[in-house]
Parts: sequence; C-alpha cells; structure tokens
Amino acid sequence: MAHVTLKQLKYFDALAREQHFGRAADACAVTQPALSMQIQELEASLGIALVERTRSGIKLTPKGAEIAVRAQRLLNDARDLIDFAQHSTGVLSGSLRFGVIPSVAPYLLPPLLPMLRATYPDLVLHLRETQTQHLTDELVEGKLDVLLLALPVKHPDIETRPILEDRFLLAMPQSKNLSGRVRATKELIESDRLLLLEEGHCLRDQALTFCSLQQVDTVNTFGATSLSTIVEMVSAGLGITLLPEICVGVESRSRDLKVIPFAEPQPSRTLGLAWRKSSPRQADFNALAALVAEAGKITLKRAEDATPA
Amino acid sequence: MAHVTLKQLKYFDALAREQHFGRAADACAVTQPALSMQIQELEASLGIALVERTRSGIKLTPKGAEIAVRAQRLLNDARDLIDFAQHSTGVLSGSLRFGVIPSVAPYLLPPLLPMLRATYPDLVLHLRETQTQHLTDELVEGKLDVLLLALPVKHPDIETRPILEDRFLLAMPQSKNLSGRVRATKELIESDRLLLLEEGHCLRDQALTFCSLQQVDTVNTFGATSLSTIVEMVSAGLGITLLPEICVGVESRSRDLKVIPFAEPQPSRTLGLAWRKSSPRQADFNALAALVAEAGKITLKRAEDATPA
DNA sequence: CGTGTGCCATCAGGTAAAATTATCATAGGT
DNA sequence: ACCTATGATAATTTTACCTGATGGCACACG
Repeated sequence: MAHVTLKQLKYFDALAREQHFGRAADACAVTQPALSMQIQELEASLGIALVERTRSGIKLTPKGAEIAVRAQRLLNDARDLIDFAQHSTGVLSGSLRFGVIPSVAPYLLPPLLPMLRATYPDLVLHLRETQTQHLTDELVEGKLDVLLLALPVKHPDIETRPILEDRFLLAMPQSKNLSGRVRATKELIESDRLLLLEEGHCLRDQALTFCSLQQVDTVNTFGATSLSTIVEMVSAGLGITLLPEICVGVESRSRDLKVIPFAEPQPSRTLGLAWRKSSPRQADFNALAALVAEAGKITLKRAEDATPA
Repeated sequence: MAHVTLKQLKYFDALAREQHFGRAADACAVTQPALSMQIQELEASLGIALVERTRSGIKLTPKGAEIAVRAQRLLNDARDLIDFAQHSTGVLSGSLRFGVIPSVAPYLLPPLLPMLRATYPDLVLHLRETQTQHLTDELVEGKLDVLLLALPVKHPDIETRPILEDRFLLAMPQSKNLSGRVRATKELIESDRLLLLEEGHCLRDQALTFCSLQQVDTVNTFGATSLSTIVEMVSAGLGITLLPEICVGVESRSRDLKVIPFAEPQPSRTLGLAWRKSSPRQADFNALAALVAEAGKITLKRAEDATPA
C-alpha cells in the first residue's frame, strides 16, 4: 500500500520544479509516460491529489506543494547520506563538482589545478564556470558540490568561508600620461569611459557599487563576456576598467596597459568557498580552501611582479 | 550507479536495530536472502562496507553506524511525509495507532471509544495496551502514532500534553473498621501489606515513590498483572493498595471495598497524550486530547458516584 | 470552422530488479 | 567430530518499470 519510493519523490520534485511533465521527465532522463506513471503511483500511495493537470502546464495542489517541500528536504538528506558515504574514505577523493565564477577561473585555476592533482590524485574534478546566480542555483539543487566566488552569498542553505581579499585596481592604457600620479580615485573613473563585463557578472555589480553608479547610463552598454576582452579594449584606448588584482599577472602581460592602485580605502572583493550547509564534506572543503589560499598567494605574487610599482 | 532506494535504507535500518540478518528480514517481512542482497546492493552503491559479517551476529562498521543514524532520520522524515499526506484530508480520519497503559485503558477507553466512533466515523483505530517503556519505544520507532499514559515522558523525540490529574486513593477492605477516619496518610500504608502491579508498570513506581520506598522489601513480590486482580485481593483482605481515582467507578462496584482519599497534599498522577515531535498530525492529537478530557470527566464523575463519601 | 499543436494519459511489450525456495560454506559450541 | 546457527549463493518466478506508440482533449490559428 503506502509504498513510496525515492524515485517517485525525485520525479515529483522535478515536476514541482519544472511545472511540466515533459520537461520534468527530461530532467530525470526518462520518458514522459514513465514519470506520469510514477506520479500517479505516488498520488495513489499517499491517497491525495498532488497536481492539477491542465493544458498549458500543471499546478500543484496545496497539499502537493507541502509534499514537494518535504520531498525536497528528503532528497537533500538522501544526497547528503550518499555524499557522506562516498567521501568518507579520504579527503578529496571521488568526484567533486566545482563551480567557479568567470572573473576568477582563468586566474586561480592555473595554479590550483596542478596542486590539486598532485596532492589529491584520487580526486575526479568536474569544473563549471558561470555566473554567481547560476552557480548558487545549481549548488542548492545539488548539481554542484562547492563554489569559488565573491562573497557574500546570502542564501539560507549556503555556508561560506572567505579565503582571500582581492583588491580592485584601475587599468588604463599605458599611453595615458598621468603625470606621475600613483593612486587612483573614484573621480578619475568618471572622467573616462568605464568598460565592464556584461550583466550578471558579480564583478560588474561590485564595480558599479564602488563607483556609486546605480544605473548603466554613464557606462558603456557593450558588456564584454570576458575580462581578457575588456583588457584588450582598454589597451586599445577605448576606456578604462576596474581590474581585480588576481588578474593582473595574466592580463597585463605583453599589453599596453597601466595598472594603478586606488587611494585608501582601497576597494576589493572577498573571494571564498561556498557549499550547502547540509553537506557532510566539510573536510573536503577545508582541504580545498587551503589549496585555494595557496593558489591565491601565488597568483597575487605574480601580479606584483607584473607591476613593479 | 549511486542508485540508493528507500527500501535499501529500510532494510539497513532494520539490520542495524536487530544486529542479525534473519531477524531484520523478519522485521521487514521478507526472506533473509532478499535482505542480504539489498544490503550488498546498498554497500555497492555507497562504495563502502556497512557491516562486518561474522558468525554469531554482525557488527556495523564505524561508517555503517553513521549511515544507520542518517538512514533512520531519513526514514522518519519519509514517514512524516506520508503521515502528512494521508491525514491532511480531515481530522482523525484514516488510521491511528493508539497506545494506552494498562492502568488507564480499562477505565478511560469504555467512554472514549464510543465518542470517537461517533465523532470521527472515518477513523480506523488500532489499539495497543502495554507498559510505558514498550509504548514509548514503539512510538519513536514509528509503530504507534500516539500514546495515552502517565506523564512525564522524558524522551527527546517525544512531545506530550497533560490532560487530566488522576488522584491516588487508598483502597482497603470494607471490613476494616477505621473508626470514622476519612483521610489516609502515608503511615497508614506502612501498617499493612501494600499490593502492587508487577514490575514495569508506571503505577507501581509512582506508588513506591509516594510511599518513599526505594525497594520492594516491605511490599509483596506478587506483582499482579491487572488492577482488577489487585482489587480482588484487597477486598479479600490480603492487603491494601493505591487506586487511581479513574478506576474507582469500575473496580469498587459490587466489591467489598473501602476507598478513601489521602490527606493533603494528595498524591496523583498526570495523564496525557504523547507523540513524536516530528509528527505532522498535531490536529489529530488536539482532537483526541479533547475527547480524552471528556472521557476523563465522565469516568471521574462515575468514581464520585461510586464513593458517596 | 476545421485543423494543428501542445500536453498528459493510456496501452502493450520487453527488460531489469527483486522476491522466494532451496542449498551451500563456515565457525563455534558441546 | 558433530550439530547448530549464520549469512552467502543459485535458480526460478514474480513484480516493477521503462520505452515507444497511440489516444483524447483543449486551445490557438488560419
């Protein structure tokens, strides 16, 4: 009789997310009839209707919505149980799905990945590079295990740990003659065209916040997809940009670029790890944090070398 | 690969409880090979050994023990989910597994059950009468839904609600001539043989506590299994006993029995309901509590009528 | 006013999973 | 040395579940 299975709850959770039998079935990698059957089976076991079938999508019943919440909790706990089991054998062994924001990945991963491979050869790393919003969504959905991004992250299910402070520097064309000025100010930015990443990048928002600009009015609407492109544009004389210090080593190499720090208080972002509060893999995250800190030191050292004051 | 099922966790939970494949299989109502297979499957999915197989029972590995704890939590949540679904349609509908202690059942159930049937005709009641320890065990294991017993209950997973105060009265043979005394005292008890229920009954412990008797030395070691038997013995002149007031109506009828109250402060026990903290059936328990209170009033009224001072 | 489209249910068939019964292997206890 | 208890294994049957094809229905659109 009351013979509920995890599979049924998984299908129902997908259905609640997608609001659509077909898409939910896709998300579960089964055919639509298979999912329909399991949902019906679940409704029969529970003795209540969970969803109202209508054309043009579906709607959860009130009880269905409550069940969906409980189902999601249950599935999270199940995932944690499996995580615990599969990774309790040793630190950073087995698979780790690692999400990194685009303004960090190209600069911290090059030193980090070799260290990871050397220190934890049993680790099977799956990398994902995208914007913060997508990363956090996928983290809470259980599609990623840990993130490397700019803090803070405000989600109630997410726990974070700061690792390194990454100052923002002002990047401008070398050609610009600044008459010996060594410290940038906010006012300096307003005097020139500010180039930023496209919408959705946290770096863009942080830069705008620092410049006290709510809207994009005074800023180019170009929206580049990578910092490399921005830097290319800056060195071509198309404008200036805020460049995180970790990028300097890579981006200022062999380019017509001048990078100067800001006057105090210097703007910066805090980079750190983020994971689901419920994750049992704290040991893994500690170990990873240590290596990220190490990689950060290396990267910042290179940045200093690239800007010999 | 990681294709863990609720069934596997249920089997593993049973195995962790029973420490024995055969008994665990019995508890799950399957054959031993079926359970063995599922445990192996679970171990394969999780990638770790959960139990050490030895002759003469088994032993959980350290990780197995942790998994067992998590599995139990998961199964509890699953049970709550199903409970919520199956009983969200209406108050006190569907099945309710109701445990009652032996010193209460014969006195409160006769008025309670007809009221329940009348007020909640859709309720399918399963009754269990046994001692407190068994009731609470079965409650936390999910084999019962709600208990009616003497408070307090100290288990961390159990929530309680007091319903009625049940005074203890002194019962003695009618023949005993008490020269007009109307109030009993502790000293009176020590002057005669105190008859009690067998070990395990909370009523026995409460009586002993009231009499400040730690051990059974001064008390009969007979240990009756029902209050009726005790009362029978009292009226036969074999001793005296502490009789809860709710019993008086039934037990003193057509017997050679004298029942007198104690001097202040009168000893008493608190009867109430108990349920798992996590249970989603609070509405059911409220409704049940109301009817139990009603039944208590009726029963105590009858007790008064039976002892016309 | 039909016709097409999107959405979910149903059906039939095959395959994989899991249960049962029966049997085996081994370590202890006597 | 034998018996017993315990869990693993094997063979078979039963059950569960998925796929692919089909059906019905409401709505949008020509």
